[in-house]
Amino acid sequence: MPRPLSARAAATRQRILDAALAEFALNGLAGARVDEIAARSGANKRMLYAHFGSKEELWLTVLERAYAAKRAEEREVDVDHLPPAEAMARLVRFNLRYTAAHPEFVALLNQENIHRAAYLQRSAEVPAMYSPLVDSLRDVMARGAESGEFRGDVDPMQLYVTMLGLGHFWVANRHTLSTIFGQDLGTGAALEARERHVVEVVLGYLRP
Amino acid sequence: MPRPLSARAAATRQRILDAALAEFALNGLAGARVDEIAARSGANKRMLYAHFGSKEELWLTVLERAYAAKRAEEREVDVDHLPPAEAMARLVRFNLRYTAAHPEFVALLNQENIHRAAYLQRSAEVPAMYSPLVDSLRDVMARGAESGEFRGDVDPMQLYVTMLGLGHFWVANRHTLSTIFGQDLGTGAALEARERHVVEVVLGYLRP
Amino acid sequence: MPRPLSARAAATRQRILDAALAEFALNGLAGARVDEIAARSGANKRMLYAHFGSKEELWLTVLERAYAAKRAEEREVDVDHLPPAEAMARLVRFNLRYTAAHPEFVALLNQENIHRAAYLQRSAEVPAMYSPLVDSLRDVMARGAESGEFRGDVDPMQLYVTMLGLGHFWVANRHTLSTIFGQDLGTGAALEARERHVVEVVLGYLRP
Amino acid sequence: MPRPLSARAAATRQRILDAALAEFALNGLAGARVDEIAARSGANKRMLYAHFGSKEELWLTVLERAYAAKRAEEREVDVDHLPPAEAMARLVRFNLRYTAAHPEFVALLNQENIHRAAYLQRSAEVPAMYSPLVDSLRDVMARGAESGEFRGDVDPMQLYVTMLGLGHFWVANRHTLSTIFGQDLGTGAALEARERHVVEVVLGYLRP
DNA sequence: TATGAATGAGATTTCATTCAT
DNA sequence: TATGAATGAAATCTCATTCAT
Repeated sequence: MPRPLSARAAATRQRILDAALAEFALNGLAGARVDEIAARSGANKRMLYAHFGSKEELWLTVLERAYAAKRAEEREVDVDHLPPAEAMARLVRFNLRYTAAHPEFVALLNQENIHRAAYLQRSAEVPAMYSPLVDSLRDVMARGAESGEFRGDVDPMQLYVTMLGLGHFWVANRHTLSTIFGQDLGTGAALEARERHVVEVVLGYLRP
Repeated sequence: MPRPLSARAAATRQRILDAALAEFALNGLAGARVDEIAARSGANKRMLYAHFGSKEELWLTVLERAYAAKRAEEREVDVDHLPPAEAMARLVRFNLRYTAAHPEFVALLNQENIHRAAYLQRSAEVPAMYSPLVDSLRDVMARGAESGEFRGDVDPMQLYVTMLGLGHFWVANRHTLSTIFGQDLGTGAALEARERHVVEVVLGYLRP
Repeated sequence: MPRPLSARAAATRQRILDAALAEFALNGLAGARVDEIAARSGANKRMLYAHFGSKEELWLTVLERAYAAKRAEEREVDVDHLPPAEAMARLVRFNLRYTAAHPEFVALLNQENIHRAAYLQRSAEVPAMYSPLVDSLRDVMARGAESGEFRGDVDPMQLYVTMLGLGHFWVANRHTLSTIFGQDLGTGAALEARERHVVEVVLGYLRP
Repeated sequence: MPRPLSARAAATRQRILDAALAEFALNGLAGARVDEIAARSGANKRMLYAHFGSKEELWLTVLERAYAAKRAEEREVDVDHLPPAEAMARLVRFNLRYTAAHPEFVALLNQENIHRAAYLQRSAEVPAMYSPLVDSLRDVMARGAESGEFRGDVDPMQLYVTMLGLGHFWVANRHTLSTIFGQDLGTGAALEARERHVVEVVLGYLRP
């Protein structure tokens, strides 16, 4: 446990992390420039190295923070009191919206997968940071199956991946898809259309 | 129209492209090393620049070829004679298997999206390279709707993106997912399980 | 307005400029080697790029400084109090001596003209850096014409170019001229002979 | 003495030389590209090397030809039958016009002087290729001195250099001078104005 | 003689990292 | 803690020249 930082140092650290998130999301790990991060953060390179040691450590820290931020928001999603279908719709919608609102998280994940999760595997935090969504999902599905509203043969992990994928792919590949289809998928209307579709897919699939 | 290359030049060009595909998929555009590509290809840097002009042009060419290769395989998929449900299952399976068999294509796409499709937009070829899968999908859905086997309110483009996403996300993020879930998603068994799931999702959703 | 450099940075910058002037004068823009400039300057290549951005920007800066240096010396030439003929002789002599003492300036000019003044045209400084010699020349000629010592039909700009050319050509082409004529024009005696001649040419011409 | 070339080979050689002259004049020795010369000439690089051995040998050949071409035109200038002043004016005009009409010759000279005449010194031909203008000049001056039209104290070599310089500097530096003075010295009118001036300077100086 | 492809040495430029203050 | 300057390794790219046909 490092000794607590002064408020000033903590602020510097935070600014560097914010700048790094933006730069990494924009250009990837290899493409990101340490100079640019330092400049954007208003700090300087020496500080960056004092706080994080290397570009790669900084990357890992940024990645951990991105996961933690998502987990924190997931924790706010409360569906226990809702009927199963509505609960499931809410989970699906949350995921799509979060993904659409945080394309930088998507970009980080894609980059990290290019590196075969090499940095994530070194993380002490992330693997322990179980996604609350998985529990919610499992619970909703159990309630739905019990009430007869949902089919009973669903693997929660597969459905979780599906739920993520339906939003993630659309967000992650919105630029190439926009180019191929010749229409802008970055608009609010496009997001709403996608939202309706993914909710229908999941609920349609879950019908018994 | 460039003049035709000699057999020797074409072979060199091909070797460079193959090496570049591997290196780009492994390390991304910024992370890829021109030296490494030249060494792998058995050619030398000078030839790489003679044929492609710059690392970025080479990237674009590799990307175009990857799209072309996928489109070529898609053209082989023949589902016209099959009943709609079976035809749809085959399309979904093809897509997952192709994606799983070509993680380098997934990696290229992810990288290209980091660059906001900047290179793809400069491509004269790719946007014109319409995916045969879209036509097949549209046709199968029409047949299914007519026969009453499928629901009739489906946007083919959304379903196409969904179909891609169900496989792509799983392949693209298999490293982070494996790390998070603590199980190896790269095995044949894992692929088969995913295959069963995605077919069920799509066919389940399409029930009227 | 760039912020002021530290004394250390300014010294490094100066050493690079000095080394660059020598290297550019010796080998031209294309022929100059960035490695050589860095080595001569005692700095390293990285600093060269930090200060100047590119070889071409460095060239432009060197060129601007060379013009500025000449203009600065010109400002020291004071002929207002001298009788016209003597004043004119002094201007002509100054110009020849400066040119002979600064063959590197001549070399830069020749190079820049090969590039059709492409860099000079991008300079904000140089075109605004009016030559004090032109004013001196104009003034002396007016005084001479008034007193009847000089003819009155002379275009000052043409005479200025003539004055420059009489020295510049001799210095710029001293190597080919030496080779053709089989005698060394680089000696002090040769310079003195040339000096007598050019003064005679200009004063001879100016007789009414 | 190399054996005579076939007509076809001689034509190829000629095309290469023409292309090289243009490229060298445009970009200097270091800046010229062998590829470009080969492409411009319609030949290919192998031919260039077969004929000339190296870029530097090609440079020397181009330089020798440029000198030879000037000497050939000088030989056509016939002033023996003209009165001295008119003869001198014609020599001066010829020189300015030739220089203005052949800026590529000026560019070659400047480049060669950057190399301290290193290539010219290796030439067997050029130093032996005495300029006919020098003889004409000497003769005209002698006639003028004898008749009392010209002063008698003029060093012909100095005057020769002066005559060359009055035109050469103006042509060689027309780009920087145009930039500095903010007017285009490349026009026909500018050339005529310069012509009047240089004739006046020389004849004015030569008055007894 | 002619040609397209290939090459190796070396050029310019970039970048993560460390030093000196 | 903070900062501007400096560095060396390595990246991309270029070019005169030679090879293979």
